[in-house]
Amino acid sequence: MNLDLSERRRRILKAVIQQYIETATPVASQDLARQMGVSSATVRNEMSALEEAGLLTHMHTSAGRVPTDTGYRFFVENLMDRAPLSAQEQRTIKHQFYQVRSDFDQWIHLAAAVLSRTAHAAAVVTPPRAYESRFKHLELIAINDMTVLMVLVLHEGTVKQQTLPAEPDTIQDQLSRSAIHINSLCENASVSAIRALAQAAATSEPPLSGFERTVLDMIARSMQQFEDQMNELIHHDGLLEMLDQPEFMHVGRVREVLSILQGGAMLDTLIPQALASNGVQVIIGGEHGRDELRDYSVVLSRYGVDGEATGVLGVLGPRRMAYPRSISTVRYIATVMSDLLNDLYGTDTKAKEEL
Amino acid sequence: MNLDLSERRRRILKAVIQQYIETATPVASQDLARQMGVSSATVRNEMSALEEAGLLTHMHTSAGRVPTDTGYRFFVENLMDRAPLSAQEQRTIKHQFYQVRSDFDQWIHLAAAVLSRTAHAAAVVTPPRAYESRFKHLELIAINDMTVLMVLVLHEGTVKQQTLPAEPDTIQDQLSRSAIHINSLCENASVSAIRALAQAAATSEPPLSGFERTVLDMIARSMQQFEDQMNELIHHDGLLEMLDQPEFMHVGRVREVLSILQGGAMLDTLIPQALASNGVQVIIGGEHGRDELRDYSVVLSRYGVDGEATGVLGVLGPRRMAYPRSISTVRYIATVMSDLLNDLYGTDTKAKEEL
DNA sequence: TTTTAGCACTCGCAGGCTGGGAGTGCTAAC
DNA sequence: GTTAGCACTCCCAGCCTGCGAGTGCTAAAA
Repeated sequence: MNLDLSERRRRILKAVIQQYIETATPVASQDLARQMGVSSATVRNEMSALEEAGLLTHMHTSAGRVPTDTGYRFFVENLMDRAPLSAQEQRTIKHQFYQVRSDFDQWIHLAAAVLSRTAHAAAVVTPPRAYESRFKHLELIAINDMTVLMVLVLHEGTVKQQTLPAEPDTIQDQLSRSAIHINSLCENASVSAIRALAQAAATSEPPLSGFERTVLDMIARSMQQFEDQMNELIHHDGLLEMLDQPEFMHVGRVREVLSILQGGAMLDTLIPQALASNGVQVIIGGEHGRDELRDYSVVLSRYGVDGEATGVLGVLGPRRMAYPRSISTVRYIATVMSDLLNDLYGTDTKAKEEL
Repeated sequence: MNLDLSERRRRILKAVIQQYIETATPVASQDLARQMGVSSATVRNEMSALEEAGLLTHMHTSAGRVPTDTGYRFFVENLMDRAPLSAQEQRTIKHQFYQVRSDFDQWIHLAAAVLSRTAHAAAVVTPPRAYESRFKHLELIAINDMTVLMVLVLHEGTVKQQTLPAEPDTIQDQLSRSAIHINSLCENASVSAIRALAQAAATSEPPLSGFERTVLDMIARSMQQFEDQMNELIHHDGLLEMLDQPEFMHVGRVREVLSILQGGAMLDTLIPQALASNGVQVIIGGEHGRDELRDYSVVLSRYGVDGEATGVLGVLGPRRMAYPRSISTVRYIATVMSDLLNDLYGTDTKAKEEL
C-alpha cells in the first residue's frame, strides 16, 4: 500500500475522511474547495482520480464522496494525525484505575467503561489469562454438612469457585488437612500434571484419600474448562454510547452489533489474532472477509505481562470511526492495564507494549 | 379491582388482549364477531362499554381496540389461563442447571439465558445475597514478594478477591499464620464486628500485627462495599430476544430498554420491592408512576433461602407481553434456583416460594 | 498542461395529493 | 337486546412534483 499520491491528493483524501468521520454525510467538492484554495472543479478532478485509485466512492452520480476500506486504511497508515490523550484525560483515567487497584475483577469492568466513554464506541475486554493455566492454591471450606466450597486460585491470580458434595460427617479440620496435602502436591502444576497425579493417587506419599482424588479431578476439570472457554468471557460495554451514531438509525444494525459482540465474529478470529500480535491492531470494515463486519471497524490491543497473563481490549464501532482517538485510547488503556498487571506479577520490566 | 363485568364482556376483553398480545395490531370488532357468535355491531357495543370502564382504548376513531394498563391488570388477575411450562420444558431447564450445579457463578448466567429464551423477553437476575453479609473464611496467598492476594469468602458463599501490597520479605508461612489467626477471630462476624476488632487490635490475644490490622480493615471495607453495591450487580441477557418485537422498530426504544436495564428504574424501586415481597410480582406499564417504564412490563420474583441468601430474577418486556408464559417461567426458574440454593445452604425446608 | 467557469444532467428527498381500505359510531329496524 | 346499513374518520402506500445538492463534461482561460 504505497500509492504514489501527489501531496494535494493526499491532502484532499485526508480532508474527505476527516470530514466524513465528523459529519457522517458524503463530502462534496465545494466543501473542500475553500480550504484547498482551488475551485470545486479541480477538487472534483482530484476526487475522481482518488476514486480511480480505489480510495473513495460515491453511491450515485450526484452524491458526495465517501471513503472506501482502502481509503480508511491509507488514512490510518499514512495520513492521520496521532492524537494522544491529553494529560488531563490520562490523569483522570489513571486515577480511576488507582481507586480500584486492589479489586482485581473490577479492572475489566472499569477498562470497558472507560474505553467506551473515551472512544465513544462499544468496548470489549477479555480478562488476563496465562497461555497455560497453572495451579496456585486450593482452599476447601465446609459450607454445611453436605456441601464443600472449593476455592481454586490459578497462577495468574484467577479465582474459581465450585461446590462439591461432602462426605457425611466431614469436618473443617479434615478439609484443611486435605487442602494442605493437595497444595503441596500440586504447586505450579498444569492440567495434565494434575491429571497424572489423580491417576497415580495410590502411589503418592501419603496416599490420596478418595475424597482428595475427587477434588483433584474437580480441579483438573475446572482448569480444563477454564482453558477451553478461553475467549468466551468477553466483557463488553458502551452499546448506548454507540446508538447515537446515525448509522444505528435502523434497528437491524443494533442487532448486528449485539450478535458480533456476544459470540460472533469477535471470538473466532479477532481475539486470537490480537493475542498473537503486538501493538494496536486496526481492522477496517470487511478487510478480513468476514461479512458481518463489513460495516464495522475494530481497534484491538493485547495487554498484560508476557508469559504470565495477557488479555485483549479494544473498541468496536462503525467503519466511520474516529480512528486517531480510538487508537490512542486503546493504546493508553492497554499500557495502564499492563502496568497494573506488571505491578501484580513481576519484577519484569518488559510489560509496556511498544508501537 | 372487581369490576362487575358480564360474562360476555369478560370473554371479549380476554379475546382482545390475547389477540393483541399475539398480533401486536389493534383488534377489530369483526375479528371477534365470529368467535363470539354475535355480529360485529354487538361486539362494538360491548367494546364501547369496556372502553367506558377504562379497560380498553383506541388511538383514533377508525382504529381497533387496544388494552389499557388497567385492562392488562384485570387480565392478569382474573382472566388469563395459567399456562405452566410443559413437563418437557421443565426437564430441559432442570437438566441445564444440573450440568452447572457445582459452578456457583454460572447459575446467574444460566438463569438469565434460560429466562430470556423461554419468555422471549429480556431477563434480569441479581446474585443471591444475605441481608447482612457475614465473614466465613479468609485466605492470604503470596503472589510475589510485593503482592498478596486476599481471598475472602462470605457466609452465603460469595467469594471476593483483592490484592494488597506485601511487606518486604513476607513469606507464605507468615501469611498462613495470619490467615488462621484472623479466621479464628472473625468467624461469622459482621462488618461492624470486624471494624470493632480492628479498633481493638492491641487488646486481642495474641495481639494483631500491623499487617493483620490492615487486612482486617480491607475485609471490612470489602464487605461494606459489597453491601453497598447491593443491587448494582444486576446481570441481564436476552436483549436480542426482544428486538424482534415490533415495538422495537425504532432505535429509541432500544436505548430506553438499555438504560432501564443498566442502572435506571430497575434498581431504584423494582428490585428492592421484589426482595421485600413473596411470589411473582407483575408491574404493568406505568403502574408505579415511573415514566421510563410507561411502555414496558416487568415480571419479577424473589428466589433463594430465607435468612441465608436471596436474589431477584425476572423479565422485562413490552407492555404487550405474554403474561401467562412469562409468569410461569419466572415462577419455575425461581423455584429451581431456590432448590439449588437450598441444597447448598440448608436442611431448611421452606425454600420453595409459594405463589 | 493545468485550472476554472459554466451548464446540463442525475439523484434523493420532503411535501402534497389521492384512492383505497379498515374500522368505528350511529341510527333505525328487527 | 341485537343487527344491518351507512356515513364518517383516519391511516397508509403510492405517486407526483419541485427543489437542492452534486457531479461530469466541455470549452475557454491561465
